[in-house]
Amino acid sequence: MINKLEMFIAVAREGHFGRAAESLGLTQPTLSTGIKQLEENLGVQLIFRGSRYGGLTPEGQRALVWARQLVSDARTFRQEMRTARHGLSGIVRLAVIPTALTWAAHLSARFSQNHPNVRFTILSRTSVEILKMLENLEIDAGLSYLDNEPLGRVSVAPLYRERYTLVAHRDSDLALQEQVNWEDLAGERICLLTPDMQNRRIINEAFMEAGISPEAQVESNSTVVLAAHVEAGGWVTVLPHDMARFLCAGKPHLAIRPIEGGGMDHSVGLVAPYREPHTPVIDALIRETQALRDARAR
Amino acid sequence: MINKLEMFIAVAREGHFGRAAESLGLTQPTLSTGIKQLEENLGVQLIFRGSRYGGLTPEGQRALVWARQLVSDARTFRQEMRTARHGLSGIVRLAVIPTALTWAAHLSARFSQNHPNVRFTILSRTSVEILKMLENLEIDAGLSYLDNEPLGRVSVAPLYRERYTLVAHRDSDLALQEQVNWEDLAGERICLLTPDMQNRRIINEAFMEAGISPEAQVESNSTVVLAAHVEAGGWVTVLPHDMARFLCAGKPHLAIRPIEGGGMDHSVGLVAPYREPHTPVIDALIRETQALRDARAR
DNA sequence: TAGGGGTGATTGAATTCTTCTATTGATTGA
DNA sequence: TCAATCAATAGAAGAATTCAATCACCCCTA
Repeated sequence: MINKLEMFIAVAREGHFGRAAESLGLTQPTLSTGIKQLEENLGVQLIFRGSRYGGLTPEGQRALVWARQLVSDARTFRQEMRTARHGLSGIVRLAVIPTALTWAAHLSARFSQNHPNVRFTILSRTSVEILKMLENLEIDAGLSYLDNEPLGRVSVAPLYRERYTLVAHRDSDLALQEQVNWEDLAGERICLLTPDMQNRRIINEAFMEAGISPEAQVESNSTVVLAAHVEAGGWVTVLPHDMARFLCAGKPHLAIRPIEGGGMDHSVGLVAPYREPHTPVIDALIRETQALRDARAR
Repeated sequence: MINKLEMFIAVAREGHFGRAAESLGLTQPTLSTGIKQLEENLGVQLIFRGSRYGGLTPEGQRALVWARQLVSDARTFRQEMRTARHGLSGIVRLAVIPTALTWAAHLSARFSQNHPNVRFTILSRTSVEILKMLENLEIDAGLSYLDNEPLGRVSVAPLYRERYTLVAHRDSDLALQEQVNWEDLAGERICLLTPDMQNRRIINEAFMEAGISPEAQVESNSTVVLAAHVEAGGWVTVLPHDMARFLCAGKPHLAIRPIEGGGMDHSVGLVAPYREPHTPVIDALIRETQALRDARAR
């Protein structure tokens, strides 16, 4: 039953029998019959399909909610039982927005010290993707924006608030200013994250509020690319403070300046599936996140 | 997985492998290996057992909670899917305190009119048993006291408040009084429900408050027995109003008198496992219960 | 209209799981 | 010590799952 539900979730996620099967390490016929059996077992058609995937039936939509709950509970159950044996162990799958990757490192480092048997898989993803992956049980938790995005049924633990920082070449005009405002960025050759990232949308908003509309000449989904461009010369970028500090360390050509003004106040933190009670691992993650915030807030 | 969990729940409930197997329609070896596989699968021992059942391990206690949740969700899921096909159908298992049996009849009658494909199994049980059966998923809902008993995680829908009524032979002294108080029952030959029933405990409390301590000469777990004794002559009993009316209808020898005084105010209603969302059947049951209360409250 | 790529269903054989009957081994009570 | 009780184990029959291979269908293009 549970494994059939996992098949169903995979098909709903991939929208494709073959890929869903692959993602589960099964062959396509196995998955095909699995879905068919599930449908027969429940007595309802879950998936429209002629010669190809045609989306979920209304009953399928409803079933997907239950399937997620059951599969998620079953996993949590298993994990809790394993914890009873080995203490915290296993793999934590974490998806993180690019600008929070340094914090992910702090978090996992701290966590690993206290729970050495837990391993991490950390993916860089957009905040939207993170929510989708949480829903599909592809990750155990995420580091993402806690506001703006419509968070579903999730538990959150705030970690820090973003402060935006200009990163520019040391010789540039902007780097010589003691204080930088959003307005000063008008006319600059700027490189930014791609627009599918919420960070970029936040920055766009800040530009709008400042009454300017600079066009990004270089877009990337990686902060490393942004910093590398600035170091190559001629470009500036905007990054959250910690990420800017991290990327500019040891690079004497780069200067960072806090950007004044702009009433932005975006909180970033841990996002995990809502459940009562949490898995032991998620519980520990939430505690470590809070501890990390407190340690940094000193 | 799910069926193994059902086995586990059954063993925890019965405290005996053989009986648990029987209750599931399996043989004892099947259940034995099922439990073993579950333990291997989870990697923890769930049940102490040498040559016989020895209770749950601490991990087993915890696992039982998860098992109940998972099995319950799986059933709800199936039921909801079936409802999508056939509308409300299937069997509703209801356990009811003896004094509320007439209300159970009203409820199921009303329900059946609106949902003719639903069948009922109605058991007479004590309020304690009802809670236990709810926990063990042996029933879908109960009619029981909503106060006093420590209700766990359940949804409730109040139905009525008990008013206590004296049932006596028409020729008895008490039947001649226009008004009866608890005190008047001192010295009567009285028959009551057995002390494991909450109704009996409530009545005992009323006696205490009234400063009397009549001893029940006949005890039964059936209200029919009580009424029959009163009709046979020489006994009186105390029953909730509706039950008294029902049992005395067409019996000219029996008289009923409301008992005045006694600040008792015990609410009876539907008790169902707490879940978000409810099964369609439970949802409908709650609605019908409310409708029935409103209809009677006119 | 014939062919090709892509997609899910079907088939049949090998494997694994499940369940049963029969029995054993251990413990308890008389 | 003997009989009864209870759970575990063995072995066989049956059911299920899985996979490779293939089919059937649809859509697109030439």
